[in-house]
Amino acid sequence: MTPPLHLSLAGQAVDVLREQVLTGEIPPGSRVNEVEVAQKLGISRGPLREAIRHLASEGLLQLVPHRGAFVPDTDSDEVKALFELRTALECAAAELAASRRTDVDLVRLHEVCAESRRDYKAGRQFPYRLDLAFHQTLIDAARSPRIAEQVRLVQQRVVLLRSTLADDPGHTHASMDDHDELVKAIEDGDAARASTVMRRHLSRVCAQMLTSLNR
Amino acid sequence: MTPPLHLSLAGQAVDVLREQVLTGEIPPGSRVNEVEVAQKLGISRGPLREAIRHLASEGLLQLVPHRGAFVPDTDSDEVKALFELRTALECAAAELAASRRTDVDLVRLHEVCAESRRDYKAGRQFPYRLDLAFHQTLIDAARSPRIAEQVRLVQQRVVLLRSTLADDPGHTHASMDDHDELVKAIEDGDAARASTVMRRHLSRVCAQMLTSLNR
DNA sequence: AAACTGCCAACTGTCGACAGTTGACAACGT
DNA sequence: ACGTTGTCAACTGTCGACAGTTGGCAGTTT
Repeated sequence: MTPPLHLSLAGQAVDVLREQVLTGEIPPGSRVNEVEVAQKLGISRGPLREAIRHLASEGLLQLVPHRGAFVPDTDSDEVKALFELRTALECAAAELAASRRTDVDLVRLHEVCAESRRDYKAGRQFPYRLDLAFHQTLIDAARSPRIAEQVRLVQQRVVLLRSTLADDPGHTHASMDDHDELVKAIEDGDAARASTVMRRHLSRVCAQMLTSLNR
Repeated sequence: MTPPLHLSLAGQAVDVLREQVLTGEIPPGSRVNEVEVAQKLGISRGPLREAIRHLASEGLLQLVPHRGAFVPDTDSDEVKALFELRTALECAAAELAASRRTDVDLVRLHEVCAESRRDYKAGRQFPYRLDLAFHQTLIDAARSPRIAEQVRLVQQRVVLLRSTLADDPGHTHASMDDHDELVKAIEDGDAARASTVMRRHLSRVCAQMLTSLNR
């Protein structure tokens, strides 16, 4: 009575596990027991193993031979390396977006920026969800599927760090200003400027993460 | 009599299959039959499945649900997307290398360039192996593990195209000149120039591949 | 003759069980 | 008391078998 309706068991397991890892339900440093989790998900070890390997290839799990899979807890060196990769990818995306964006893209970007400010002024904390949406929208405007794919993976890996990220009003304002400036550069078709702003933005975010890591 | 000496069966299968895919022993477009290949390798389907999924995550195989794994044969759009990613990564690497390179790195880079020219003048064709070695050495000089990892994957994916790449003396000379110029820029610590040269170099290689694809 | 329908073989997806390895604990010797 | 060695439980790595799905082929109908 478990006929694959849409996704294979392995695929479903990937989604469930990814969610649990990203939300911190499975905390960094902890191990994933194959039999235990398989039972909890009501599937066999085979599909679960595939799911684990898949998440490992996304960087959300670390495999240790004969020991199992661990949720990586990230040190500052790892954060730096991660942001070097992210900067390379997103700066390139910003350049491409500046030269390829359509009017629809611009509307979407403005929309996300506006919603971010609305959301923030409504008294909430830093709107992670909309921050992600902004970068996602920008990537789409670049129209480079391979780059988009890699950015998605890196951003996901960064989300894993956010659980320990402290909110800072100054940082939030600076980020939103960066976003606005990025949109302007893209609107003007100024690739060089878009890249520069993106680099500054990401370097700021990286610094913020490094400081909130040493606490 | 098959105790895991160093690598798991899945790991060994990954190496064997990767070799077979990259050399074209398993030609693009063909399917990988799980039971057949498993028998040929003398292992069970479990480890082989893991190997297949792993190679799929590297982009060397494409998975189709309920149909199997296929060696991707690449169209021009895919080539362009691939090179946009590669350009983003390697330009960033070139910049980082320009600011981080040590004297040892410079020696190695010069060494590879010299060997390329020697090899070519010895009457052989375009020295793929040394071309790869050059880019690898450059990446190492950038000292950014995450970027290095991604570059390795993309380059591997590009190698899959080389089987259909025609040799062109003009292209070979231009490439070797590009390499020399890159080393100079890195030696001078000129990040902007390194990035520019790398971009030009890769755009040339990409164009070469596109033309030899339409034939 | 062309299109449709039902059947069939081949293959993937999944499962439960066995074998080998790892890290930890306890017993022993120094 | 400390280091060493032997033992053991837990877990991963691997295997063979079964179930479900897919694409193709033959038979049938219009």
